[in-house]
Amino acid sequence: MSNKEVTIHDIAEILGINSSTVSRALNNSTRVAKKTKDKVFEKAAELGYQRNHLASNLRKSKTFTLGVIVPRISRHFFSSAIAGIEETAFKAGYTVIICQSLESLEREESIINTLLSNRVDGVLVSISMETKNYDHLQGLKQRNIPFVFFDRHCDIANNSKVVIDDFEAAFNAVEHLIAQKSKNIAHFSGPQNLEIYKNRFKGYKAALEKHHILYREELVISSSLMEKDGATNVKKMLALPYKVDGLFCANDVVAISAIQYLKKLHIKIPEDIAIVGFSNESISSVIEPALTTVNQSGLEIGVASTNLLLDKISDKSKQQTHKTILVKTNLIVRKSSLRDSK
Amino acid sequence: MSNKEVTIHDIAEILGINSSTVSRALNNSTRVAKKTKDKVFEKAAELGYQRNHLASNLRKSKTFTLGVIVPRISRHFFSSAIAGIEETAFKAGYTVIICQSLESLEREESIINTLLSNRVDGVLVSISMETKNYDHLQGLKQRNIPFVFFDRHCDIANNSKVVIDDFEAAFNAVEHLIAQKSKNIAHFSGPQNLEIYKNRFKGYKAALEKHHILYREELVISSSLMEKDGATNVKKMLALPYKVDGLFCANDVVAISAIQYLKKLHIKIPEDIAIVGFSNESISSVIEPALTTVNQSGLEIGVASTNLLLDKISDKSKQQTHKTILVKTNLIVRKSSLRDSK
DNA sequence: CTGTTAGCGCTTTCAA
DNA sequence: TTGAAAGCGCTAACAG
Repeated sequence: MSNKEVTIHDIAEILGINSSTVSRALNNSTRVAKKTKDKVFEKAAELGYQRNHLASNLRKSKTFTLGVIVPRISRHFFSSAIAGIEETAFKAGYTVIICQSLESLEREESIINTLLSNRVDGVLVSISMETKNYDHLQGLKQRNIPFVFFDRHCDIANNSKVVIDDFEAAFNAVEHLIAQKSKNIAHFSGPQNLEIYKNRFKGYKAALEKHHILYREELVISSSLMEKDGATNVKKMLALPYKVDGLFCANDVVAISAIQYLKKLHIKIPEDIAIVGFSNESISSVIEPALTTVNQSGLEIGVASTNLLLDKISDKSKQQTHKTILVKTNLIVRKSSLRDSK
Repeated sequence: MSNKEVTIHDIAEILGINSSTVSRALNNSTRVAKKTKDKVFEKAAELGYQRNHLASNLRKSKTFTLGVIVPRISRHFFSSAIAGIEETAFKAGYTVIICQSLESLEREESIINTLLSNRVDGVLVSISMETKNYDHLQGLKQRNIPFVFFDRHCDIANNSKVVIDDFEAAFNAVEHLIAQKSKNIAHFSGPQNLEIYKNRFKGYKAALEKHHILYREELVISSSLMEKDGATNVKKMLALPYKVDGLFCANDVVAISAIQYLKKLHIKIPEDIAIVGFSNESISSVIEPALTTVNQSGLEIGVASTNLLLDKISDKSKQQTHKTILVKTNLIVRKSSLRDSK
């Protein structure tokens, strides 16, 4: 019932030494005798001492806490990114506060306030689709709290980010469709305030150009890439006065829901229409063998962005250097996603 | 560059009052004049004051932090549970430390230590498959830190948990197969140290009994229900000297990988074999229309278990009462998962 | 190598 | 209704 936690003072008193010596010992300072250190560790273990991080952090005015903002935890890409973040942070002695913006700018702002009052040492953020105004992020900057974007970023000045090479990935994806003899290639595109969707669009366009295929505006169908958009987009696509035989989707959610809808209409994939989309290998192979995917590893991006952030945190004194890490991707092509070319 | 955070002392000094008055005002104490309160709030807003939770929590020896232990963040069930937990905790002013055991007992133990030294106010835990020894959980109990199990639990005395009604769910699932004229119904089962898999097994058995179908031990194939187990289990099942025409899977991962493998062998679902498995509706409808699913809502369980935990935290003074919340499920049957009964 | 001392920012008695 | 003062548990100067 009596639940006093053991403190360094308790240990000090029992051992007849000063609490600061205990503190030093526990922190493995070189300025303490091996013998004392041993005694301290032994006693600490015996009493079941656990450092009180609150007190320690208050003193050091450092929280060893990172904030993470994602649109939605349950999206597979983000949950695997979080797994990578958590893993990397944990190893470095950091804990992580995870928040979801649910694609709302308002929530994103309120989250940043919460993170500020939790005195996080740094922030990882993948911005919401709604975010077109970046004042709240400037707030972080003013308070000198390092942050890095991962995946979804925006083009405010001087920031660090970890993103996949969207332009190249999209370019390769569309070339893959062209190699499969697609002539009229549609693109289910996302909000153009997000750099990633902008770049995916640019890659799409560039691939068409390279192969002297006419770019047609009406083939680019924009949406917020949710599950509901699959069917809607497909309808728009089928309403075009010519036959679309290739489709490049800017994310997995819309790709999969589009495929479901196409199947319902008995449109054959990839015979009638070949499809390539961004996705996580692990999930897409299970979900939809007919989908060629740009392999998008959340885990890898999570790890890389956390490492970058931790670097920035320990580098705070120096002039901040801003880095962009481009994660390269590759296409996962399954047999079932290939047209018979006989 | 100078980054002194604003403190209550700063506000006090400017206003020519004492910092404890500021503290009381900011905490909306009744024992402070309305006029002073207004002045304080105004000044606080003006200076961009943000309460330092570290200091506040140290003083109150409360962290407003919950620990969450799940086997793997990126599993959809858990990521949606986390979404629910995060949401509920956030609203109540709590933050959440999320840790993954990766199905390892050793990691689970070390996580508990980390959570202890972070002085979490409570813990939500879904135990790993490897966990057969509960000493580390007893440690929480000794320190008087409330915890509740969600989904995966074990039968140590006096604990609270939020779980779906596994027995009933399994029973209904198997009855559904029987209604579809399955005679030889296999069960891909999980580790029997976990109550949920035990209960799912019991439900399976009970449904067979009710319908006077002989229970055969060899139809129950146990594994750790990973992706790799799908194919292995199917092979074992096909090696039986009679034809299996129904399959009840204890989780979605194994169900989906089994389905993929069956398809590869050109075995038809549900014509040759009808399948039902536990899963999340949202994902399974997209993934595998041939799968009838026991709808398992992570979000709902996350919310319920967090509420229960928060109750326990504020009730700490009273005798702890231990509660089991049973979340009811329903079957999601899609047309494509039904045998033609003509 | 060890002890003394001060204080991180806040809350909370106890007095006034 | 407000102020003074103590202290949560730890770390970091500084002195010895």
